[in-house]
Amino acid sequence: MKSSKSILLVEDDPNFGRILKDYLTINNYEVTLAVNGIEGFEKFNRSEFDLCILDIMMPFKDGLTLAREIREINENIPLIFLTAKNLKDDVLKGYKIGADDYLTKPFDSEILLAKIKSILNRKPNINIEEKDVFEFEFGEFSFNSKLRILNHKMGESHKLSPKENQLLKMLVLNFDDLLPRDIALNKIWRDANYFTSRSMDVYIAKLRRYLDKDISLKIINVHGEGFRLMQE
Amino acid sequence: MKSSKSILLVEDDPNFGRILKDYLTINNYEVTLAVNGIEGFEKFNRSEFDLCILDIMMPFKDGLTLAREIREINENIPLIFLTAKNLKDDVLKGYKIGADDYLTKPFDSEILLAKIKSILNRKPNINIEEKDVFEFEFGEFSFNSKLRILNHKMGESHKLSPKENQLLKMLVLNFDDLLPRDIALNKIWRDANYFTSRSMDVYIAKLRRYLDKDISLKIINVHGEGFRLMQE
DNA sequence: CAATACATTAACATTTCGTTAAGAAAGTTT
DNA sequence: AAACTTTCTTAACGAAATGTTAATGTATTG
Repeated sequence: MKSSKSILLVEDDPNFGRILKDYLTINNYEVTLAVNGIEGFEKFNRSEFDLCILDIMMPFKDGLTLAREIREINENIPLIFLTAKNLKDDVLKGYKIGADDYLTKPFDSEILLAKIKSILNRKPNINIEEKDVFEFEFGEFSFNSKLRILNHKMGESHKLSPKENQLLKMLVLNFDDLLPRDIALNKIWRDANYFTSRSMDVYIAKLRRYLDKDISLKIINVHGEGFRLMQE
Repeated sequence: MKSSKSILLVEDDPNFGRILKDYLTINNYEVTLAVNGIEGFEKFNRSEFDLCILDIMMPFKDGLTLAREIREINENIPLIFLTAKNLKDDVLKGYKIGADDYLTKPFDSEILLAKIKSILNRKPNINIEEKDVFEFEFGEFSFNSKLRILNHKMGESHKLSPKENQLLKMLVLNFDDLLPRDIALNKIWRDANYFTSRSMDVYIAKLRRYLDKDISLKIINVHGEGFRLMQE
């Protein structure tokens, strides 16, 4: 069977982990088991997975922290959380990070299987494109979004914060075109509301100050819609 | 926030339905409530929704049956099921139909909200069809309705407000033909009455002033019918 | 000419944006 | 772990953009 999907399972209880791994393996998934967040992150980086199942309560590095790190690297990979109790706070935090689902232990393994199928079926993972593009040139700038460096030719280079970086990248990818507010907010802030919107404005202001050095570049607001990075 | 998403909520308990609808409305969703599967299916067909929340246990037509019918028409729209008890069988059936999630009543409304956000954020609903036309040329103008810019060749460009923009777009799409008042009002102002009609007149006046720069263009009134953008 | 529909201007209310600054949170260094 | 740095969020407030309504005048119709 070719298309067996690979799952990263991070679970500190060795007994339970083992059982769950076996169960998923029998059901034709390729499962990599890690026993804590640190090991989980290492294994995540060593190969490609289609889905991650993360226990939240773990020693050394908990599931939510691990999820944040994974999200920084891959913003699309589906995440399923396991919570020992129905801790509302954990659940909400999980969704904020971009969880696709969560399960309360003890849970029914058939239901987990159904969830996994449901999640993997709906994602054609259209992720092939933008993954590798991280060097840009525009106006008098060169911009490396992987190193988060904005370079002004014949000027200094600037280190960008993660949010500055993501926002600039989205603007550049839509150069001369509209970057809708909601889309940027949902991608970068993972939520679109009054406060994240205000926050985005602050970051637009910061980017404008950087881009000031090239007077031909402008970030234009389209009232009620979004922003547009343009030249002239 | 501008682009509020629309939700179809099908729930037979009128009390609970009302409360849930209000809660979602407060949180900036446009909610249509149906009290059973039959009504739900009718309403589903009458307009476009971004997401459906279906109670499973309902008289006349249960949520699972309704879900199957919805899936036949739209295989992408996210579905969330509400189950009175944690009926494993229902949950599994739900996932088989292509549910995105399910919730066991009673549930925490904040968690429902988090789920909704998570589901709506992760895919901009791959509506590949109907690629919107947003660039137009007429007279001495070029007009981009996405960036809301009206450009006079060898003149300045003008930023248009959303209403100016929508109205001009409708006129241009009916170039040289009648744009009936009611149609424009219902589409742009979502209501046709004395006041919206006055408001539309104000906007017609604004557009006339912009189009003044090309003397060959005219917006003429067809008394009692509507307006017509024409040349000569 | 009376009734209705349209045009224009201006005042007002509301929403959205730009910016500064304070301080909370996270990450580093010592 | 204390001190420092960077990043991010939140508040506040003025400015700008947008939309509605009123008032008043003009055009069209029968």
